[in-house]
Amino acid sequence: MDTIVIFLESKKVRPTAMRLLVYKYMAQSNVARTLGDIENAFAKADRTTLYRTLKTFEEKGIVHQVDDGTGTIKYALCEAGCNCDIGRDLHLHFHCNNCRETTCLTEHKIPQINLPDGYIAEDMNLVIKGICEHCSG
Amino acid sequence: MDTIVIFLESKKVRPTAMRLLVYKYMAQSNVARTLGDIENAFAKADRTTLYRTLKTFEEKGIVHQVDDGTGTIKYALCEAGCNCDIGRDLHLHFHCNNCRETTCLTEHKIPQINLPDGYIAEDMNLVIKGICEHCSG
DNA sequence: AAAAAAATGCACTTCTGTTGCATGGCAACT
DNA sequence: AGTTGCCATGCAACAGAAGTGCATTTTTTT
Repeated sequence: MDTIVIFLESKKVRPTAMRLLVYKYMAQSNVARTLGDIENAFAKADRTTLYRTLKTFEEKGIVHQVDDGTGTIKYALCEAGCNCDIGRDLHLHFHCNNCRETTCLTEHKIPQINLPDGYIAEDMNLVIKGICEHCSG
Repeated sequence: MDTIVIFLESKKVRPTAMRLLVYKYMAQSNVARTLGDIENAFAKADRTTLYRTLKTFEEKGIVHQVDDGTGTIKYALCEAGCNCDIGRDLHLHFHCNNCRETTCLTEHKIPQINLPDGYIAEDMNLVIKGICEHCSG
């Protein structure tokens, strides 16, 4: 528990009770979560608080947004492999068509793409949909 | 005009006035459009009609959805290079951070990605964000 | 012309994301 | 300890897009 407090402080985020809970929830999830997921997990917490908690976490490089094409934004903890701090999160995401969960494949980077003349790439997002290891087994 | 009628009929879509207008609008746009865009273009038309027109077009393989990460679904005409009919739309999309328009790069296919064991790919979506040829010139 | 089928339009709902404002709690300072 | 001020929290309300149900109009078919 203390380690989380220390971690949050190192990111310049005040370790309030709510934030600790949200962080722990994210840490024990190994998939990306929507605001709604978190809302359901903590029935008593206010949506706005959770919303702003995620915003804060995002600004401070604790979580990153995941757009998996489902139409609702998801969030996942930044990890060693994820260079969100640099602003370039180039690992890819996998969305399972069966269990509907989205996982970060932090090891797998997006390959080099060569664009037509005049196009300048600044950021990219690659989502692969299919069956995850859990559901295919 | 007649060519559009014939085309729509070949796709088993009845060529109503509204649908011809929407098709022509999509054809003259060289970028992906949201429902809202179309709504604005035809002030007198009802949103639901346009909504269902796009749904119909999508089902019949006339347009395909584009998810460019802006949070609102866009639509673009299917073209020669686009294999939407097979259910696999593997070309990539470019979203300009300057003019906010999204274009299909039908020529550019998503490269082969090898996934971890147990993951089975069925579909994928790659969006590149940056500056488009118009804005970089 | 009548019946059937399909398209359109209206109203309304839901879901997500977002902001403004009031309140409450913690922290620093006197 | 008391006061001040910042930051977090909670409530309410709004905005935008997606989607549904039903009545009405248009088109096709018989």
